[in-house]
Amino acid sequence: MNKIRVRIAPSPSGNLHIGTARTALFNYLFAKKHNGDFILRIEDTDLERSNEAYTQNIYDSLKALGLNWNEGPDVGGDYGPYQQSERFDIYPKYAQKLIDEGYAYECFCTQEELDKEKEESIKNKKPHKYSGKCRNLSEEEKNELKAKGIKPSIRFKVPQEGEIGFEDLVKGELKVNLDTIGDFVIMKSNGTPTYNFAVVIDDMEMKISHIIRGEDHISNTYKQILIYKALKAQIPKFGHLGMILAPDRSKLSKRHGATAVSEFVEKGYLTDALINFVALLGWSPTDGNEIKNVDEIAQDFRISEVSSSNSIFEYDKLNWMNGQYIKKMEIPKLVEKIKPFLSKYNLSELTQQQLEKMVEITREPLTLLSDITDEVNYFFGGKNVEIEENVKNDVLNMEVSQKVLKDILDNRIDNWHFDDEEKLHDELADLRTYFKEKEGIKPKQTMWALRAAVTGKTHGADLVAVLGILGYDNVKARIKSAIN
RNA sequence: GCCCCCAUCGUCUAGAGGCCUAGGACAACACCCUUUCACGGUGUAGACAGGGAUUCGAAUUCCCUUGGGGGUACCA
Repeated sequence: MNKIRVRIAPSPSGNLHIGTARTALFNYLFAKKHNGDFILRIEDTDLERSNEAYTQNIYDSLKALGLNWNEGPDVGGDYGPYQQSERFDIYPKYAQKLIDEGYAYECFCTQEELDKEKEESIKNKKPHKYSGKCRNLSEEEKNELKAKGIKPSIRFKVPQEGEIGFEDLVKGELKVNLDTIGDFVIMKSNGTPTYNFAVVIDDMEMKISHIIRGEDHISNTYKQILIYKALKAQIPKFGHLGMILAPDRSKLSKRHGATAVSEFVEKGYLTDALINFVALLGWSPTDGNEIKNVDEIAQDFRISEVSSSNSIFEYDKLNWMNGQYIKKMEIPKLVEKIKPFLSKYNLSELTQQQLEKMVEITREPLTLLSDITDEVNYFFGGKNVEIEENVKNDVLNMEVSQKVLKDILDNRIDNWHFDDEEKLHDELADLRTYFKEKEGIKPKQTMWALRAAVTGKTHGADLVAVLGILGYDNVKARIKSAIN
């Protein structure tokens, strides 16, 4: 059996879209599962909309998601070039071959004529497709048109009888009547290939065995199979995935929030969580455990079991999943990911060790990495801390709070072990019991006072750990200034 | 208009004729845990779009309707 070869062929007219990422993922999973190759081809035929920066973004995003390719523009391979703009010279000869063998013909219709034709058929409520007007032009007529300076396009001659179909990897048998497909252009009059022609030639030359893509390509597939047949090339297997829709069931677009993988990253999503979440749109694990990395998913992946319906992209579960990944990620790694969201602070105030500890104790409630920004302000600023307005009134100024803080400052803090969590933990417990027994102050209240003075907030990370990171000097100073 | 695809809780899904009184996850709600916020745990509520047909029996097969999506370019 020939080796399985799949590809992802994005066009660099924008940053890598989350939908493209999912298509890439399913291709990657399929290749991985069957020990095949995953190929990246950049379809930059549309030179006006293509942009070098987008190509880079596609590379970066795919890599960040862990979707590494075996062949591509940057890494090369045996079937290059992998950038479509460098392949322009190979299409005309195939087009000529199709003309010579009677599968295609030159078309001299102008845009205006075409528009008019279409208008007519809409008016008559007929399905609109190209009339085939130039199908049977004589040599004489063609030469005459050429002499007028009209540059022809090349159209594929679609047989108008019977049907064309194929066995779709995810949807099963798909077919359509040939008379619904008009003769379509394969080479534009400017000499460049159209999408449907270029993909076929490229996939054929790159020996792509399976094409997995969105279902918006189903109608293209029929045309492409026609070309494969005319070329007497081996037809790859096709699989069409349902689309990802926005919550309002429309196409996912900027107005619904992030669409590019890099935008999600900027918002504080982890690529591991993103790819895991997106895999769940259409695929589900047999063992019920939804948190899985790409390799684990590949083991359990069967293309035929992928759902064939569209799915809606809802943030709730993605957010939850992102939180799960934040909770289980190794601390040093997490710290690196989180640093960009700490840019407003002077990180050199803390040692690497303190930074790691800080992340470790504050990661729990995070759903986005960016949530940490407002969570950790009190770790910075040394002896000074910003006290939230309501905290000052509702907590610090209370008589009991003042009593607690004074006691800490006068009788306890000098004996506290800031570098020994266990001891400090017990010392805080002593503090609570003392005030509970002596003054009838609720343990909760006691801790509130301390926390408010030290962090300026009423809630936050484990207090013992917070005190440990801040250290004796800072804590003492903060308590002192909290006392009226 | 024409062609094609799809249809289970709000969302993602399990379900390949009897294992279904339809299972799980997220979200919601309640309770428990707790020095705060959380995390976590336990539980509650919540769906087979509608109508026919086939069958002893249908979420599962077939047909129609409805709804949603896609395509209909010398864009990709």
